[in-house]
Amino acid sequence: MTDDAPTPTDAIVTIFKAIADESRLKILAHLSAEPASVTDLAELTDLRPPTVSHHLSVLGGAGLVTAERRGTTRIYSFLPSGLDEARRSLSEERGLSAFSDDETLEAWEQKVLSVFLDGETVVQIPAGEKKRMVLVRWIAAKFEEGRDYPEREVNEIIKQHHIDSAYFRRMMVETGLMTRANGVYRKPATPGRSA
Amino acid sequence: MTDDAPTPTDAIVTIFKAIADESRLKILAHLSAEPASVTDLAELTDLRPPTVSHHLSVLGGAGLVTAERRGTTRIYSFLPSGLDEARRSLSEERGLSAFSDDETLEAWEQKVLSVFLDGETVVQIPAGEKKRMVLVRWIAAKFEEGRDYPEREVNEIIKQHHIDSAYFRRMMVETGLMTRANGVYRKPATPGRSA
DNA sequence: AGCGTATTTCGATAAACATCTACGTAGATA
DNA sequence: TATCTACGTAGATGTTTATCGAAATACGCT
Repeated sequence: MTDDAPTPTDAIVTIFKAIADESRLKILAHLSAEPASVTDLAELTDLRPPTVSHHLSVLGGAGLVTAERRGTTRIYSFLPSGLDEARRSLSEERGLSAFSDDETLEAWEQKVLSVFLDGETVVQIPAGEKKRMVLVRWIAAKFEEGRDYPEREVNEIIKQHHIDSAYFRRMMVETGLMTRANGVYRKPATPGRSA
Repeated sequence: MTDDAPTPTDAIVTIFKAIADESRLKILAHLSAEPASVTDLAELTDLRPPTVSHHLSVLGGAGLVTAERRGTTRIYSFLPSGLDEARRSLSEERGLSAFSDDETLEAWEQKVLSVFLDGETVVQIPAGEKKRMVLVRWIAAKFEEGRDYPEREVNEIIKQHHIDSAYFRRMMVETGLMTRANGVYRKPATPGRSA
């Protein structure tokens, strides 16, 4: 599988690249006021028609404008819906996280595990928060979902991998990987981790 | 007045340029999940630390991240408020129009007038919609605001500048530059054209 | 058919940029 | 004090890109 497939991430980057230019922003501003031809925009923006044509091509590639033939001229119009995706990326809390490549992230986590694990034993707790969490999640994977564990059993399982059972027990509860009710621990069902 | 002052438009363009890069989007994604150091981000993004440092500098210049010294390392954090301006530019209906430079626009209108006017006479009606509207507005400027004009007088005034009084009369009414009630014409007060 | 106008395409150029390696700097620790 | 580690800076390099003039294309009009 090559990497030249147009991913949704690419689409967003294309849109941002398209509007990250002063000339194109001016063009979009004029078009958002009313449709216009290339020569109109050239005079409005103080650019030569070929330059405007190029910018309109970029904007069109990002899905931000459309063209309609009107005799020999072409009337370009602004497509507000083209910005929807960009808005979502900036607005949603989860919008940006779409760009963290799960592939390299998984590879990185494997690397962290290979460094701090010796077989099934945690040989050292990393200093970085992100790296620590990789270990905590690895420990949490040793538990079954939806099953009740008394604290004694939780400690036993953790101690198979590291001496400080209290640390990992606390981390799992703090981060929601484990829940505690009436002294009984339980690993909730994963909401939607694996795609 | 030179043009090297940091205008609000520049700030927006800077922000868009900052997020219009896949590596920086990945970095922002990780930072939006949790603060991280340069080396952490370097491993996560599969880039060398100097490259990450450069990107963080760009993001910092756009007001999207902050750094906090933690011993020898620096913990970078995502600044969600840095995206507020960008969101506004994309969301508001009037957001994009902020980029249309009124200065060059006025100059362009003067140029259009100089081409299609001979003194006080319209020598030709331009083909482009935008250019036509410049002429229509110029004609409309010959009327006083808030005064009643019978159709006969409207035609007289227009004919001082162009023969086809019906065309300009209709255009002015269609575009709201003039209102017609009971056969009487009136130019409403300008809502907020001149800054 | 032939001409004029609007647009795109082509080729060139100069600037911006992402990325790297090599080096410099500043805290922390022994 | 010496050393180690994390970070930034400087310089180099290859790529992208914004812009232009010149030429090609498409369309309408006479």
